[in-house]
Amino acid sequence: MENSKAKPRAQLDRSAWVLAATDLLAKEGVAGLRVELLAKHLKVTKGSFYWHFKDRGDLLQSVLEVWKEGRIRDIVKQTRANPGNELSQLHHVIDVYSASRSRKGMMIELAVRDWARRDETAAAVVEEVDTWRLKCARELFLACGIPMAEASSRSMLLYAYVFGVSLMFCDRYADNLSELKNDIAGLIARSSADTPA
Amino acid sequence: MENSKAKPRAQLDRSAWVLAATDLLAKEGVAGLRVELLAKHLKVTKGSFYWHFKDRGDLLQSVLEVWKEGRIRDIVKQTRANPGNELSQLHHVIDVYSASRSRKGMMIELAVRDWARRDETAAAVVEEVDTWRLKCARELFLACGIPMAEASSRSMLLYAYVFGVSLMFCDRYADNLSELKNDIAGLIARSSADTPA
DNA sequence: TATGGGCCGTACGGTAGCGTATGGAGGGTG
DNA sequence: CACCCTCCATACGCTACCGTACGGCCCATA
Repeated sequence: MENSKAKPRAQLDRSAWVLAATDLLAKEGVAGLRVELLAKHLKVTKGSFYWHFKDRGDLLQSVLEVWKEGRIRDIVKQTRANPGNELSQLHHVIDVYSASRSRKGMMIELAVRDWARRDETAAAVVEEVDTWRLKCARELFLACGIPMAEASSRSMLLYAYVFGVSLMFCDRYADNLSELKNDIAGLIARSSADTPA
Repeated sequence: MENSKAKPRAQLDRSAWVLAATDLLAKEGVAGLRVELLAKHLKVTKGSFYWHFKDRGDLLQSVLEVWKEGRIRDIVKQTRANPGNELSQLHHVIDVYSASRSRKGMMIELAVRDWARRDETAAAVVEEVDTWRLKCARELFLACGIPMAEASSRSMLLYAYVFGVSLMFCDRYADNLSELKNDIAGLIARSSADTPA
């Protein structure tokens, strides 16, 4: 009988807090992810926060957990290829993870990785996510006929490039940025048997 | 008579503060670079700090400036090659900038880059340093006979890889890490005319 | 010895953030 | 209506940090 509309008194739950916290994390980094500031963003006071969370660490842990699940789900989705399409799927992955495509997602990524440099819990999460990503990418390379060792090398190069390029300000150097990125994608994904053009 | 040794009362100057600040920056990031904490590391109080610096921003700006000068000096040194040695010099650059070689230097690098994501002053410094680096690397590629566009792409790939790999925890994945890094260096530096083996 | 300046310690006010305690509004249930 | 449970506001103490005011020590020099 309860009205099927959204409750007028939209109460906050854990996931709403985690969502907003992830946003703030992207903007300010872990150090800037403060309880009272976050509460102000959500138009409530921290009295609400400490109802849903034990303390700040509790929130941070939830943020990590949610991020991890999302990233793992995303990578298996992005690397699912029909047989024969593996190479174009690789280019798709490089393109999708290129910074300009999903700026917010990359900001979160970088914030988490910086966080992980000083926090073991975050480091473990990043490691787990990377393991999945490297595995998925490697299998695409293998499906392209590239031998195991080179598939591993290229997978590592792929992700290192993607993260690295997002902390350079490459949009200020080249005018033909998309062309340059295409060339780089070719360097990463192209089989050594291919000819450049 | 007392001395002729180093002054027992070693007074601090700006450069000593900047040096210690850079250390702390590497460990804790900009957000963790606090004057009172820094003073404690130097076994003095902040009374000393505010004699040498106007405020915290003054210190941060000096840290950036010193870092910039050092990085620019370093890159021109590392990329100076005798004619004919350009390819091995490229491998040298990749090797030197690989994270494991100078861990502390890379920690500073990453801290500054994370800082630059939220601070325009730091961003300008990073951009200037990157411009030098890309220029120097590009010239090495050009000297190897690689055409301009590809030299630019490979330079960008080189630095993106170097920074990116340092924020992955790759030492936890591969047992033969040095071999994998060698392979990647080959992918970056190898002319497309070369054959893998 | 007296004096002045370079360098640092101490003490203070002010802000921001964490976590706790407690009260209160509002809806569901007997 | 009385009661309770959920969710949030308010108020508080505590700590860390910033920047300033001021006083004192040490050393050079006249």
